[in-house]
Amino acid sequence: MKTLIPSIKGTRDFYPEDMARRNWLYEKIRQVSLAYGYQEYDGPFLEKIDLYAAKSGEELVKEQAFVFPDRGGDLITLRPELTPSLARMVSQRQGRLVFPLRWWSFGPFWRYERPQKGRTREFFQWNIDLIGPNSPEADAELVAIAAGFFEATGLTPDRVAIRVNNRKLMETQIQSLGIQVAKRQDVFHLIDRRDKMDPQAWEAYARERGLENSQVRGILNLLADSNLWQQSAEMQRFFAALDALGASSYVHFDPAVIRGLDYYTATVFEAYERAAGGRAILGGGRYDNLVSDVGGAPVSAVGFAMGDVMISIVLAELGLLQEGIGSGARVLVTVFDETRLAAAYLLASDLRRAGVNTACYPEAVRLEKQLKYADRMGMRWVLISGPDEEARGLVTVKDLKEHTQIQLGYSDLAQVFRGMLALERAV
RNA sequence: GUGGCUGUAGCUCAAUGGCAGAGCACUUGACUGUGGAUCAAGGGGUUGCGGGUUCAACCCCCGUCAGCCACCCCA
Repeated sequence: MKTLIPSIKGTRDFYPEDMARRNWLYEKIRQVSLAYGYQEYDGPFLEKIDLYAAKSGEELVKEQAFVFPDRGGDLITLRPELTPSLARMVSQRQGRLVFPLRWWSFGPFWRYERPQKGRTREFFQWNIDLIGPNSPEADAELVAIAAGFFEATGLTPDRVAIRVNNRKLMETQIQSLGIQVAKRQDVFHLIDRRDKMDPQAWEAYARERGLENSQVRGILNLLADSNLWQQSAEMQRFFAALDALGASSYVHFDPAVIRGLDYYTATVFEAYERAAGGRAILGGGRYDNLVSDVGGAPVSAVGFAMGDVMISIVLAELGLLQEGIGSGARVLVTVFDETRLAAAYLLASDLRRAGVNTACYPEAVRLEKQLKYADRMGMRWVLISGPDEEARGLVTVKDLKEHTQIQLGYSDLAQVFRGMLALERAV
């Protein structure tokens, strides 16, 4: 006990209260995903490194993936993202699957990064994708799902927002400024960095990239134009669909949203906390080369990913994350003394068989201690049976919340508890 | 990978280079069959680890480890 082996850097221990929060988050994600008709799936947690080399950015695989050789010498990767596995799964059954696919997943991922606020090395991520159709309406559906999730967790539009842009729109605009196609990635990168640098440094950086003053000014004008979306028929359809889906209050057009990832091809979006310095909560967009990158026929897809760490921080700061989860049971059977241990276990067992989650104190210690235990574990009812109760065939039922206690006949207990638990759930 | 801050009781934190403390929690009792409240007593520490300076180090210096935060990056 003297030398504790520390946990791996960037991992988290999930104590029961943490696990309760994680499950709560999972449940919200699940409800929203199912509401839109999405099916849950998952891929392996381990993949060959080649799967990522085919598609992901270099940084992700070379710098940030956990990679190790297996006993046969193959390089194995703890999955840093799900999309390549998804691409393979779709590709393998491309002829058999019924499109459009609506798939979602929530599972662990690993990235070898320096931990900081909102970032760990082991985290959970919600992935959700609509695969097959290539339409602005499909894009709107994914954004509406993100908005629906926020709504379900109590995050109102004044706290979080989703900004949307379209890379094709931006490409057209950039071209009309007389910037060659070859510099497109540079310009995207430039736009992405706009609010991370001070204006002068940004302009100097732009000129280093070979942009003329007029072009830099042109880009700045684009970024200031909140009506730019009206020049894109796709974006007009997108916002019309979003309106129909009832998600508009969370969403606005923002020409500065580009997303770092190279594989996005059209719509891109990200959700962020409105508070000062609010970081990105989720991000996604349309990517058209999903399956062809792993060797299948081209399929278009739109989707997003949300890590559990940042959203949990945001929810916790606003007091929206479920707190104070106690024992799984609401009922504790106390043990009056050594001679009544078996009787207590029998009582608890009978209640369980009747469908009431029940814990029994496992040793005959002072009643005071058992009551305190129930209280601290968040159990509401305590059953006591000593000589007095036994003589009359009754059991004392103490309600720790209401500070009341009554005596019931042994055979009535199960039914009464089912009623009380149902009543409690209804409240 | 770069930089900053912090490591003291189970927890949150004090302590001019001079006896290592408080609150909460825990144990026991006031109260031999009843939780949260009150009171009293008690148990608890290699001050992250290793070295150095000093008569004397939680305090100063060097190293190291860990945590947090920012940069980088963001699938």
